[in-house]
Amino acid sequence: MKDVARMANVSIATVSLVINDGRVRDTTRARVEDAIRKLRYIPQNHGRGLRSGRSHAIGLYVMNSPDVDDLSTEASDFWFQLIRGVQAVCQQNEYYFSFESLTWREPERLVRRALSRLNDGAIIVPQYHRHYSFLSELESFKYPYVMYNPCVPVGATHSVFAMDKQAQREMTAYLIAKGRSSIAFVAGPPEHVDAQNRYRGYREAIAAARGEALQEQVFWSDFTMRGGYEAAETILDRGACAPDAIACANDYLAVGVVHALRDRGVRVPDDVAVTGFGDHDVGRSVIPRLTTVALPTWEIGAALGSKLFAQIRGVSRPEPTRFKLTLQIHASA
Amino acid sequence: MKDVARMANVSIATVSLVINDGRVRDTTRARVEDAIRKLRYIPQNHGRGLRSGRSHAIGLYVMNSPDVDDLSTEASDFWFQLIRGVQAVCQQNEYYFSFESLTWREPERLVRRALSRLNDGAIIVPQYHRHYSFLSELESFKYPYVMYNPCVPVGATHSVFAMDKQAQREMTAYLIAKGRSSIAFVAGPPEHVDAQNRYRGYREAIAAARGEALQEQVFWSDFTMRGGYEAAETILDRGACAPDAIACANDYLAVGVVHALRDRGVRVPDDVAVTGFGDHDVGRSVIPRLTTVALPTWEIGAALGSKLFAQIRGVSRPEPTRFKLTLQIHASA
DNA sequence: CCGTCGATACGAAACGTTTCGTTCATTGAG
DNA sequence: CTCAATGAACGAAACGTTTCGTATCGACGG
Repeated sequence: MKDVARMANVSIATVSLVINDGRVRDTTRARVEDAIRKLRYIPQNHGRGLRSGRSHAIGLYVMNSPDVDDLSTEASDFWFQLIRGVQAVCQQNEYYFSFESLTWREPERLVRRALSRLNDGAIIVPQYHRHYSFLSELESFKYPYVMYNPCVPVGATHSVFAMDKQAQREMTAYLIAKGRSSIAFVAGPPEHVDAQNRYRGYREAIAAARGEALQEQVFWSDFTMRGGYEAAETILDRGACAPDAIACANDYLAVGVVHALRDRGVRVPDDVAVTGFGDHDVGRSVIPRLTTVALPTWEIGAALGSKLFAQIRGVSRPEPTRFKLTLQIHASA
Repeated sequence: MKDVARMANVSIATVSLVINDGRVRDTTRARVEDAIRKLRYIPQNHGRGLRSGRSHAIGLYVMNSPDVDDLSTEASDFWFQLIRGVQAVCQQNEYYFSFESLTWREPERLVRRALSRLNDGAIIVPQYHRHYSFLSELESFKYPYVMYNPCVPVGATHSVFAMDKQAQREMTAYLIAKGRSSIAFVAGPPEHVDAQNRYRGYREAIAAARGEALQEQVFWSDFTMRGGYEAAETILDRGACAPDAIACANDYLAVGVVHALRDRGVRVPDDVAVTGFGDHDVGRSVIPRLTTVALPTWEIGAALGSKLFAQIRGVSRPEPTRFKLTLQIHASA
């Protein structure tokens, strides 16, 4: 920067003005820009950050499984689309983007990242119901953050919701309306935030239709195809009261269920209807194509980003952001 | 930091030593650590970076489509696993990780990021054959970088290969060995690096078997299910010389092909065998399950990371890293 | 008892920016 | 012609670390 200043016969203060679109006479600006080009000068990130207190970066943090960092199992679709959505907003705002997943043993890592000013803000995606006490620390430093489907109370300024519960309720109601009279539900991991929300939706729908003598039948599993396959086997092996519909908390589960049914010679959807959740690629390739709930993952990512930037800019309004999800009716139910 | 020093009755230099595991007497260290805890002191990233010249972060850059930033189409599996692999290595090395995708209009963005010391090194994933002249700029600054399946000559220190060509050759040979006598190939976008490599493998296998009167039949497409579906329709509509096998450069394509064949009443694999590439989730859910090539994406990400860290540490050896890919024979071929 | 050496701790200088307050020159109104 | 106001550029301080060279102290061998 000093070199640029010297070559252009100005002070470094002026160089700074040029870089940051300050008020500079056109002729001077031209001279400086010329020098910048000739010397291949590129502003140093750390100098800027140190002085300005901003890093021009935000982070996406996934609060992961209780035990292991198991993100990689089977939800690439979701995560990658989410990332892309956030990233798009970052690009617009000329911000950098970083991604990290934490196990619940180390939530304070997030606080460290935040308070070391590595990022100007954080997007937090909780996966499991665990201790989120560290949030109060962020709050006390007025650190900007937003949370996706928060499982603890955080202000409207900080939260983006997808209406999983309502969608699963609608899906279940749809099955009932189609005349299915015994509907099982294959849920994800018991402590998983999304699994719980979806389960609640199923439950509400069943309860609302109790007049029709519907029974709640829940099978907790994980979010994998294998999990779905095994759950379906369990369901079939119970013998007596076999269901005529199986709703799943996730497309992967649903695909597993479809496979299990096929292997047992059960016809889908004639004998048993199957529904998924998420509208992931995996459900598009199975036959019959999966009836599912579309999750606008990219848009959710973008919303999280926008909301965070609003906070960073200090123009945030306490409006909750909610995504209404829509059913995607295809062949499997 | 000043406050910590004052509270512990030491100089800030000593505090720095404590933080960075320097030589400090145990009693002093204890006092300082106490003060750090009490004051909730967290080292500021920008100060460190400015002084030390390191950012403790690396970046993953995808050199994207010629025109648009189209990563989001249908390869979440690949990208996310790659990210996870890189990330795992970062975690081990206490490095941060950032992810960005660039269109070919702005390769200099990468150079800017690099030379602004935002990252200590870059992992570059080229997607299309375009101008990579900016690499020389990185080289001239001795900036650490590694490239996945480089489509331009870069030293062994900088490259990690997956042996796509060889794998596709083997897969094609497998089809021939199974008695298939007319094998079509549905490739990806013509300028796509992976599509080209896989196409070359197919081509070599066909050429090697020319004695058996095999003909090359290539159909360029994109990497989507829809693309595969349409390609299959084209192939069937040609009438006369219908192939008895269709190899695809990608699982998504292959799934599309399977669907198209099914819709036309063609049996897989009895009438036509179908193979994919990548071993993505999408190929596991289709029936018959896809015969494909396993791509150890996570491991590739990890290798890229390790190799980059070796460079950053200055202990890099000019050994090329190559991943041999293995066929996953399932039901579709 | 003296000189040397190792172990600790310190002071101060740098790293590369941004920004505040100030100076200087130019313009326009009275 | 003078004075105030406006615009452009500058100087210097500050941001929070790390690191180099130096100082202090106790121990140890001669």
